[in-house]
Formats: sequence, structure tokens, C-alpha cells
Amino acid sequence: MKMMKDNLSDQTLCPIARAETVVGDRWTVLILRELFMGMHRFEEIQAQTEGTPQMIAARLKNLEAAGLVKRRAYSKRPLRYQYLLTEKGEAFHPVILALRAWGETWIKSPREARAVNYTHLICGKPAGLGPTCESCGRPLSRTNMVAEQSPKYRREREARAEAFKANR
Amino acid sequence: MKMMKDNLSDQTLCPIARAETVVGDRWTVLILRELFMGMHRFEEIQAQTEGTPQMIAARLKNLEAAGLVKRRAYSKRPLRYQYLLTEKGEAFHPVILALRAWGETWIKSPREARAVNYTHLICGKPAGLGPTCESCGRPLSRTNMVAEQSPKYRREREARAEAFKANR
DNA sequence: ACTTGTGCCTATGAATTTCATAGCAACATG
DNA sequence: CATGTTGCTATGAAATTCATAGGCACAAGT
Repeated sequence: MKMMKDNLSDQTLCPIARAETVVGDRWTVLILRELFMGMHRFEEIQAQTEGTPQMIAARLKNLEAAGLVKRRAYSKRPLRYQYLLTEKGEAFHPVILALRAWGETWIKSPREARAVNYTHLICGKPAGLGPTCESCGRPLSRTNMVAEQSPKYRREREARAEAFKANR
Repeated sequence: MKMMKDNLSDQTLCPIARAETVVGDRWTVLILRELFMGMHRFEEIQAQTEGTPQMIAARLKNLEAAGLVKRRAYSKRPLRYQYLLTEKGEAFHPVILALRAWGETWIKSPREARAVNYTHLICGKPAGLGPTCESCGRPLSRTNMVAEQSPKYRREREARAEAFKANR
């Protein structure tokens, strides 16, 4: 696997180019989305991203090597690992949030409802799509907001989980 | 060119997945970076992203089809086009900004200096890396901040432009 | 008129990556 | 001791990417 562009030529001063050598990939971003949504096991991530096991395994390995993800054994005998965000991985949250806001605003889904709504824990009201809370104006961070999936989106995810189990 | 995943299966409710069908690609993001930096001509974009002409041509075509970019003739006879961001493309700016902040903070370049610094036009002071101005706390947007490239970064870009001219 | 240069790509073939499908190792559970 | 679960790895075929070359339409110089 020689896919990463992390060679010397990527010692560019541009932070966007540097970031893209790590996260400039659809699968990688979808994996991060799942980790932020609280999925931690390989097959959960695979089921929701709909990637092949190699795609997921390779990306998780890259993410671990790049320091965004850490593996932790949640069971020995049988030895099983779960995937968790490191501090560096958690710090990626604003990008996911910005991507979400853009997607919700500019790439309409056929059905209407917003997939996930956040409540701002400090003011207790809806946080909206921006970087600051639309209700109280204060800056949002991962720790001061709580997510709620729309019923439709929850059903979509459940359907994927079941479809995955069905053909294995 | 059958690369886009914009088939029916992407009618997911997840805005991140929908966004990634358009921008989930290293070259695409680098092209958007260049457009935000004020580059508009094909060869400028090619030189700074260091992509092959097909990569750039294909991505620009996708971006145009997705409505983020519009082509405008800046000369007829000979007919020449420049590439400009649409409103939908401009709206992607927060993602670029978040990516930049993460890259500057978490993927250190060998040399120290920050590539680009922004000044907040409203308070006249440095805007910092966050979504709100680090000096005055107000939310930042593309229209209320002005960029200044560091000397080193400017030199890096000039060197790329020259290297590109040299071997053509 | 004719050579050289510019801007924006397209063509070609080899190298690499991705996808679909299958399967395996290490257990747990009945 | 057969079947299920979890987390992957193996194998080729299909698609994409890369490096390299070139082409087309015109402008400018000589």
C-alpha cells in the first residue's frame, strides 16, 4: 500500500495540502464521521460507510499512523479492538461540522428533514448549522452540543446495518 | 469518466456523505483552495496543485457540473476561459477554513511560519485560526477578512509557478 | 510567410488503486 | 463439535491515475 502522499514533497507550507494528505479521501472522511457518531467497531463502520473491508482496514491503518485514531482492545480472548479518536482526531470535528453545514444547505436530499440536529447544552436551544449557536450566538464545540438523529435518518442507518448483516 | 458516486445510492440523508460525492477528493479540494486564493486560469491552477492536466480538467468539469464553479470567457479570439466560484462554491469557504485551522495546528510543517494570516476587517486585528475572530470574537466570513501570505509561502508558490513554466 | 510562443487542454499506455467476491483464524455458544 | 461472530486478508478483474507526448487555435515577432 503505497497510497499516501506523505513524502517530502508534501512538506509544503500550505496547511490545506498537508491536511489533505491525511484526510483527502471519501472513505477516510466517512470513517471519521462514524467515529464522531459514536461507532467504534470495525463492522459497524464498514456497514455504515458501505466500504469493502480492505478500504476500511487501509484507511483505519492510515488514520492510526497519522495519529487521528487509536486502537484499543475491548476484549482479549477473543482479542478484539475498537477504534477511538485521539485528541488530534477530535480536533477534526470543526471540519466535519462545516462539511455538514455545506451539505445540508447546498446539496439537498430528496426528502426534506435534516439528518441530525444539535442542541446547544449551554443555552439549551437548537444550535443550527453555523460555527456559532444560532440561538445564543456563542461558539459551538463538540463538548457543548448534543446530537439527535432524525427518525428518517435513524431508519436509514438501521436499514444499512440490517442489510449488512443479511449478506455476510 | 465514471468517477462520480452521484447515483441513487447517494440519496442518503447524511449531508457529509452527499458533500463528499462532490468534494471528497484531494485534487478537488486543492482546486477550490486555488480558486479561493484568487487563481482563475487553468494553468495557474495546474501549476499550484501540481496535478496533471487531466486531473485538473476532470475535476473542474465535475465542479462545474455540481454548480460550485462557473466558466467565463475572458477572451474570445483566442477563446479562453477562466474559472470562478459560484455562490455554492463560495459557500464552501468555511470548510476550507476549518481544514486550514486543523492543518496548521495538527500537521506541522518543518519550517515554522503560518502560510497565510488573516486580518479581520471589522476590528482590524488578526483573525486567528478559529471560526470567530480571535481578537474581537465576532464570527468570520470570507467577506470580512483579508489574507496575507507569509514571505516563505509566497516564495514557495513562485517557485512552483517557475518550475511549471520551465518544463513545458 | 514562417517560426516560435502561449493557453488549454486531449491521447496513450503503463502503473496503481479499487471493487466484488471469497475465505480464514480465533474464539464463543449451543 | 457444528454453527455463528468479529475482524480482517487474498485474489483477480475493472477502473483510475500518472507520466509523457502532442494537438489546436491563435498571437507576435522577424
